[in-house]
Amino acid sequence: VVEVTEFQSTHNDSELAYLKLRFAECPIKTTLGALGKKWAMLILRDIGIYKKERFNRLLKSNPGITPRVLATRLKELETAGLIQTVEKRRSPMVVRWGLTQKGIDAIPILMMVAAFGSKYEAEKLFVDKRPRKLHELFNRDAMDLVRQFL
Amino acid sequence: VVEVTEFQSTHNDSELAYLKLRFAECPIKTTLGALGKKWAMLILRDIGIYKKERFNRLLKSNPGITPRVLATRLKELETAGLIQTVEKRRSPMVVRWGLTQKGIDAIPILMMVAAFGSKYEAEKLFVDKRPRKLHELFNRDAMDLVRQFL
DNA sequence: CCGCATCCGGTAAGATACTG
DNA sequence: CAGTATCTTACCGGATGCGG
Repeated sequence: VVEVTEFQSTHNDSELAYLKLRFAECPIKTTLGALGKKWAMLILRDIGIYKKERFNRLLKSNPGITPRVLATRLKELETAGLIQTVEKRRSPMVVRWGLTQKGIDAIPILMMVAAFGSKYEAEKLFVDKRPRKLHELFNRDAMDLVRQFL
Repeated sequence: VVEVTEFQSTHNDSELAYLKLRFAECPIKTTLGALGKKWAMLILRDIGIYKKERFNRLLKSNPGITPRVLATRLKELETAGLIQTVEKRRSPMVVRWGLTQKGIDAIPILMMVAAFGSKYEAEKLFVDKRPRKLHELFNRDAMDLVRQFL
């Protein structure tokens, strides 16, 4: 199935499913560094999709999260290059957060999570209990974000 | 508990980006219950993609994880309906884990994580430093899993 | 008010040894 | 081989406080 020699394979390729080749280093593990932590994807969702751009709005949007954890996650996501401060003022002190291009490109991950959820939690999510496809949930801009990866 | 039509919004829809409608309950948050925990997606990747189906192989595949945490995650993923034991013997004791249909449907989430990673970590992942598209990384079966959600 | 920092109790994760 | 038992450590959740 795989003839690509440029990728080191530590294992037998016959044991692979779905994957055409092996990575030198697993992109899933790498990506999950900042994004895999608790609340991180929800914060990204809030900033990117729900447009909750301010600290206290993010707090209210996620019942259970504490200011301490939120501040930590925001810094981690900023360090990972997924979000950035779009505005910073004082009196009144206002900090607005926005997605970077890299953060925007992470949206398809959230979309797939939503697609999966909409298949298996449809009775909770929709009154008619009918699972939705991605194009029913997200607009054209979002679908284009997905298509760039296909 | 909450009677919400699918288009009813607790917020201003003008504040939405990408999303066509609001959910009664956020599918991202719901889905991230079992899948969002530390190591969970990596375990799913190992079982579903790398075909590491046994306890000790999963242990070795994830440097840093302890048997205690692995056992916990396996039970959580099993309870969430994403994995199941495909075989269970004694003398010698052998347990093999496999994805359920629900677990297979979660693969596109991992694929999108990989796609994102392959765009932003290409220099680490590929010797020619060229980002790959999903169809270059995953085979037809995997692409079909994605397409069912589009 | 808003964006954090501090302190503290609880829970989840890490290290190691051990058992059916 | 596939997990437990036990102990330690790191992180999270909740309340409160403080500077701007």
